[in-house]
Formats: sequence, C-alpha cells, structure tokens
Amino acid sequence: ASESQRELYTVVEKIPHGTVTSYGNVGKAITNPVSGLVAGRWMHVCPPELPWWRVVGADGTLKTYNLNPDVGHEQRKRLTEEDIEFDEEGRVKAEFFLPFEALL
DNA sequence: AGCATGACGGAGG
DNA sequence: TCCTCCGCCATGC
Repeated sequence: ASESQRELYTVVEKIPHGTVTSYGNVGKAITNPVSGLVAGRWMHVCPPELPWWRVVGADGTLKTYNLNPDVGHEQRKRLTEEDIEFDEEGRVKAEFFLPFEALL
C-alpha cells in the first residue's frame, strides 16, 4: 500500500458517526490528492475496521450496490443504524454530508 | 509492456 | 432529471 493510500484511510477514520462524505472528497483531503475513482478502488480493499459505510457517491448513491448488492444492503443497514436518512431514490439526504473542511 | 476496468465525478445535451 | 462523454490512474491479467 502506498503512503497516500494509508493517509486516505486515516481520513476515513475521522468521519464522525451519523455523517457521510464522498469518494471524491476523501481523495482530495490528502497531501497528494487522488481522483474519486482511485479513492473508490482503495476503499474496495480497505481494512475492515474502517467506517467504510460512511463513504458514498457525491450524489448520495451507494456505489457498493452496483458491483455487489449484498454489500450495498449491508451499507444501507449500517447507515440507517446511525440515523442517516435516504430519499425516495435511495440516496443519502444532502443534510447528512460532512462539510469537506472537516476532513482536513 | 499494453489494455480493460472500476465502491468516481463534473460538464454538457 | 437522466444520459453520455471524458479525465482520472492504480491494478490485474
């Protein structure tokens, strides 16, 4: 794992209970920013102790549903347990997004 | 050493 | 709002 990858993981650890952020944002919050695509790739292989379910698409969609519905269901369950709400289309409501500055 | 492929995202139609 | 087209770049085959 690269240095940037480990740094990205430390950023994910900082996401507070009850809030979410996007792949693109965690990717921008490190010393040498990476694209959301790379952030997503790294999240796919992240350590199990990370609050990985608090990272969603910039539009609030659960990207995990695309490749693996089981993981998607698991993510939605964990978010719901944190009192995070979804709109009719299954997207996390904007009010639950952590301001980008809070990741720095 | 190519090349397709994303747990992405923003712009444009 | 939805859809497509691109830029992105680490990984795996």
